Amino acid sequence: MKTKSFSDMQCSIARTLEHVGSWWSLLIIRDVMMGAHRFKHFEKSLGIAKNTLTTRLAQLVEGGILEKVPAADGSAFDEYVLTERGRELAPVMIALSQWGDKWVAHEDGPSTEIIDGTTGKRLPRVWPRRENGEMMPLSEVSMRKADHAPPKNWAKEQE
Amino acid sequence: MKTKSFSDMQCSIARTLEHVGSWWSLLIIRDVMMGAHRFKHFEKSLGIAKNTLTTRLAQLVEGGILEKVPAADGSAFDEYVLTERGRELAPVMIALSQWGDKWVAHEDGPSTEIIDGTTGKRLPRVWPRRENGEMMPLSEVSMRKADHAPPKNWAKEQE
DNA sequence: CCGTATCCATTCCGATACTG
DNA sequence: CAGTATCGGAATGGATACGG
Repeated sequence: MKTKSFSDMQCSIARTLEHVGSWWSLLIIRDVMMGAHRFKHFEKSLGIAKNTLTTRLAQLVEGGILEKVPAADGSAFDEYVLTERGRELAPVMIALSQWGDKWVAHEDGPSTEIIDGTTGKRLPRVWPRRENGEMMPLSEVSMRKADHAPPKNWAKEQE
Repeated sequence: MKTKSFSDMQCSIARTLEHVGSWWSLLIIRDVMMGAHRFKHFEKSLGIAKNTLTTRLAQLVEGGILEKVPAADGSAFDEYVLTERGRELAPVMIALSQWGDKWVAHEDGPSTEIIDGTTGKRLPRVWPRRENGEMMPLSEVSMRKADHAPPKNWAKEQE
């Protein structure tokens, strides 16, 4: 993302990474998804330096992930809200969160809950699924180069 | 991830980010998921410096994402394969890839396909779903602090 | 309150040369 | 082939002071 740009890579993963920019970006997006919209809030919540925060916010705005809008409460200052592009990062954020919950959870338990607002219950895992909505085993998921004929299975081992 | 460690944060997203380490890590994981297992392959595929690659691989092994196993083809050198932990990063990788395909695709189209190995068709989007497997609108997904009572909806705006 | 401007420390990364 | 050792440059991020 720095000396060598990922944006000229064709891979969508690399391009997304380029776009998102840095770990701070993801944490800011997380905060916005949880209802934070103000510079002050990010600064306090993340313990990030002002200038760094400024840079990251500007990059997210430039990348069309966030946008500045007039404050809802009538404050003279703008607020940062997610664009549609930004909101659609939710699957990424949820997947990161759920992986962390399962594999590297804090001893006090996870601090963030992701729930279905209509039922109040925790969301099932974000996971590859078939057309009918059924979860599939990872062994049946295949990533391959688009122009290569032979599908290559990965995650062959199952547990 | 550097001067200030994310691992003491309680948030699972931050903890996952800490664990994965850097963008290079994600791209290495992508390559492994696509069937690459050797130092040489990563080096050529990513255009990464040897020492950097060494560092990233060691970190991924230490973090339990990858492990070194004797080469399947009888080569004297070990290969890098995903652990279960590592394989379960698939939802994250797929979500990143699909977001990139939709929002920042390369003009020549995406270079990576993610398909159902049993049908050969592209996977539906990795997306938050209800218990019955039905996709839900992001407006109904709520992220909140675990110890806070009032669920806070985000992504209120719809289009 | 929301930044901007400096300055500085740390880290990351690439290039290169070298080893088993 | 798969690293290790060393170097230098670039980017990141923190601290602080200042301005609108």
